Amino acid sequence: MSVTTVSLVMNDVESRISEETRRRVREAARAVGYAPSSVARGLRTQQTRTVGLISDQIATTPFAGDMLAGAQDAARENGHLVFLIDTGGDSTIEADAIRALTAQQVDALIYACMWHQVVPAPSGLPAGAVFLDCRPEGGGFRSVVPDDRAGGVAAVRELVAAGHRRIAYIDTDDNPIASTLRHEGYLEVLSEAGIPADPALHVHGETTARGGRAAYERLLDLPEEQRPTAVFCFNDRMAVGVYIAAHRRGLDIPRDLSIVGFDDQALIAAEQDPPLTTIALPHYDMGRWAMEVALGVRAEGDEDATHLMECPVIRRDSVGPPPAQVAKPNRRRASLTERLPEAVADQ
Amino acid sequence: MSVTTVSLVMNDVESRISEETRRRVREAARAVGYAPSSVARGLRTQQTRTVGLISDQIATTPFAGDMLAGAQDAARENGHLVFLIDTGGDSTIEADAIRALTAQQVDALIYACMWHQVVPAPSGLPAGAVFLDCRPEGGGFRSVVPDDRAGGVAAVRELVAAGHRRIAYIDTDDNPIASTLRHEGYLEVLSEAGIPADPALHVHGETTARGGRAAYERLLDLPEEQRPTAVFCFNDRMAVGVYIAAHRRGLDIPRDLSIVGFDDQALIAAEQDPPLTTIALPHYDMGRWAMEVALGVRAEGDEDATHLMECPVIRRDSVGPPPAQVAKPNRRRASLTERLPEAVADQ
DNA sequence: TTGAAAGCGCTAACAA
DNA sequence: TTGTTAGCGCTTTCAA
Repeated sequence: MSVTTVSLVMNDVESRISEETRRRVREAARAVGYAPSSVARGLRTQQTRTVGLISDQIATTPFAGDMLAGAQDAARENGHLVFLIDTGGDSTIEADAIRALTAQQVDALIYACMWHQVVPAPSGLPAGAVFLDCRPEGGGFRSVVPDDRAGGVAAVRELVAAGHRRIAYIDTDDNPIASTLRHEGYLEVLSEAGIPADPALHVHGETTARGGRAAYERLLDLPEEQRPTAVFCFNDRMAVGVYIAAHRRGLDIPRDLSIVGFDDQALIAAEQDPPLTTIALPHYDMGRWAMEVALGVRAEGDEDATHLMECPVIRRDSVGPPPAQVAKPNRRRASLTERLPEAVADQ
Repeated sequence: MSVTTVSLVMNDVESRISEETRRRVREAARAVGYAPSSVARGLRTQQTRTVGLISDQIATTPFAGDMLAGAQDAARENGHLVFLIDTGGDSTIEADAIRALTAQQVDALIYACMWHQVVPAPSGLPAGAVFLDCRPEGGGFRSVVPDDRAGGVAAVRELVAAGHRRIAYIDTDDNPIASTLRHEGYLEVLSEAGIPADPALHVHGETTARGGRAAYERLLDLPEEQRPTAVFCFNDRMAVGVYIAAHRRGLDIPRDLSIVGFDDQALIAAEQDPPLTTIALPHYDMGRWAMEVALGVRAEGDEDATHLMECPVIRRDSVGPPPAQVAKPNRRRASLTERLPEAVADQ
């Protein structure tokens, strides 16, 4: 039983080695509790079967744990371990992380952000790194981000399909890339449905419940006939603010107001009253995609392409037909059977 | 410039080596882009400066990212990298993880859970592993968990201090360890305040908004004079359900009802209307503690001790004095000035 | 079908 | 103050 023999059987190399010897080696290994050292193997083969995942904060926010899950699962399935480094956005830590990971001779590197943005590529980042939920300024790396535009389209289509024509977009300035894309989707659906875009229905706020609430309250100040019967919110947190404002005004969701959010944020969207219809961010799939291309198990033709990941709509109970149109200031509440034909006719 | 020389200067070893040589070595290294290989160093020294962190799901839930942050920060400060493995609770994956990490010769190992529980220690776990947010069945390892009992005490004291005497505990069966401990804290405060514990005020539900809502609605069915003026909820999600039920009944928080939650869950507690007073789970500190004792930089006397981490109270706006006591069935709403003296007298 | 030996890049004991 | 060398545990080529 030479080292060679042991190495061969531990690595399940076919060729030579008799069945008898294999058995003996395995048994001996079990008896001694022997397991090959990945470190020595890494030194010899120059492949460590490890991947570095550098992120600004994804590991430490309630937001995108799914990205990690996707990346991890893909790594595990391919026999890799992942080093996780959260930099908290500190570029010194980031540079250290890249150095440390390079010294560890990781086989691949993923650079992740908490939300869809364009970032300057950190210097020292090895070619072949992949960007997750962000794109490198000026390109040069592969990246995967959510298809926010299509998500916006899907969201507003839900509303149009339910019969709404006065649909507001509660936007934000806090996230330029995503908000612009979602807005484009919103405008596209309006235009394909022949609904003129009313600038008064495009309001902004910060991405918090408070921000969403303030924005919706501005909408409520509009004259009745201009007031939206539905709102598409930049995200679920803002949608929560809309719920609060609506409830305070005695509005029922979805009878008086329909809402679609974005993000499908855990513990938020599903727990509203009524549960919020929203667009999910495909964090798990993005994480998986990034890991698979980083590991080279998913062939991506272009060395410098951005992959757009679909955002599925999650239908819950915050969307219904618009309330019956009543010209009088004291609007009466129409029953469902009264409203339905109208809503359908509206489409 | 021999390898020794280079090694010595790269590792900042004092002794010998002239300033001149150091400079030359550094310059050459920079020129070639040389960095020592952690893998080779690991092989030679048998110390990899890496730590494994195995968890059931902490990395992939919106819950306890802070534990990761704490662990990571501590690891980084001590020059270590962390391997993160989420097992999703699958014990096969868990066993593989332990094997893989052992083969990687990690210097330390942390075993983490998503919430305070007692778990069977996985076999193969190296001695010296530390348990994070869980305790090993039968001991044998160091562990750190939140001090749920003291948290319960702090929560109920907030309510008693505000003048409440009919305080409900909305409990759950989903989390035996934490719920029992928090309940003990609740009973302790009641008894120290001379308030008899009313079994009717101890209700149960599942740990969701829906569960909290159902539980509180049962409380609302109680005869007026028995109804609680304040509730302590097992967690923030359940507290959200209480908000919903209360608002539906036209109850104002905190005028008609005071609430204290638990967890200080991001994006939930602070975004309620009004913001929820709650008890924070010290995830960051626990993560840090676990990493520091795993790395041996924090001396912990006992090899087999459980460290209890304090849960701070986060005061927001869901606690106020109880409404004025009115005997009549149609209770009138007392003004603040009317209520205040009574509340104080009540204490 | 098996074993001997070189060498991955480093550290540390020893020699100069 | 600097250099030489053995050896960490493995894989892989070559020889037996």
